[in-house]
Amino acid sequence: MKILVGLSGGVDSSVALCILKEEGHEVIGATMSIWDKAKHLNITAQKDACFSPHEEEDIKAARALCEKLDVPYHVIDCTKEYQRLVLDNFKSEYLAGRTPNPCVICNATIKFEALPRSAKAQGIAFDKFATGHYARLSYNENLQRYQLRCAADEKKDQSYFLYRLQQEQLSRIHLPLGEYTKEQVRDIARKYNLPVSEKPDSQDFYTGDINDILQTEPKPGNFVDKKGKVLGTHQGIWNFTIGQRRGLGISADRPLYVIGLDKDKNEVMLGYAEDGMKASLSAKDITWLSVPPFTEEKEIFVKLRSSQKPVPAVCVPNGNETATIRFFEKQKAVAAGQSVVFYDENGFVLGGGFIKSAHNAAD
RNA sequence: UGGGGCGUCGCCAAGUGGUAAGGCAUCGGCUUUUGGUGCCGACAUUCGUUGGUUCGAAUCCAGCCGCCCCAG
Repeated sequence: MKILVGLSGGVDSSVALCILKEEGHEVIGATMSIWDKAKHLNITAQKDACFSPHEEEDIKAARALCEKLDVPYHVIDCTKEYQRLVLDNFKSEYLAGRTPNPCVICNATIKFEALPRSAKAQGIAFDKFATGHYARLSYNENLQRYQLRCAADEKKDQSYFLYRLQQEQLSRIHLPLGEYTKEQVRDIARKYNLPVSEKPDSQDFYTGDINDILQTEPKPGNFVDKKGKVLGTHQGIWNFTIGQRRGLGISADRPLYVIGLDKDKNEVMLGYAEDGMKASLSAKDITWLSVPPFTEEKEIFVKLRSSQKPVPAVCVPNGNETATIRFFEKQKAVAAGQSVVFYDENGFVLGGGFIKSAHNAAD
């Protein structure tokens, strides 16, 4: 099979390429370019990140890998799409008092969409598109659906970031690392003597100040407690997210967390940990993945953030791609704009949506 | 300028003669392909100030400075 492999310059995608080549596939390397040099001249983010001015170093690493393995390599320019679909959304969400998750959007619209599409348009032929994501993809004959499941390595599972992929996209995708553990992947990297074999894991979206991306003027407003008492001033609600503790600069007898963002009043509401616990949430723009859309309420497991162990909840579909999710136990830091991803007891990704609002009561 | 009270890290606050708790904030690290959370570590040679008593004071005494309250 001819497989286009999305390379980030890191360990995982490099090993994915090696594995597929070893399996006898005809592989092609490709890296998406998302940093628009012309637009972001004055931004300086120091450390490595997904969206970073040091993108060229990653491209250099990916290119070197392909040369070493004698594999064709291409850089696919996705800067326009990335600006329009990821960065513009990132900005409007933050300014609206919500907390976006750029990775979720990027995967569904850029990495697994614009990248392979542009590659094809450039005349690069391939049957499947592969990445180094930790998640398992399979096809269920009975349901006639592609199904996404959490990775074998629970610690590295990235299925949360992939829940918005559609059946048509999944049909063209291959995820070779789903059954591997991170340690195994590193071992393979060492076996192939890859220069990235010891490269650190984590990758932030952006390591600089997000105001670099938002490019907006400070808008001072008040920190208030839940009774409305003014506790201090902030420089813009987009600098905060529900559940945030650090960087508030306000002392109290116990730690304070952001428990609310009011765009109209331009206020950031603070409270104790227990004040931020939520019993339910409303989700919108729900997409379904491993199963057809729910028509009645069901018990499921949900993740409110990637690194969370799925927690039991009830999903009540409300039609029109919305649903109410009721937790069995109250959850912290339920932030509008973030995603709620549905799982079953076996770790299959059922679907998910964007958190529209969180509620203290169970409805 | 009569009476009373108070002044310990950026904030709150223990400590009332034996050589400065704790919480919050802040900073650093770890964790993490969003935001964030969590965890670990750092953080007052000094107790408004000047003198005195004492082997020894943030703790006792006196003056001064500052703040608060009640009377006026």
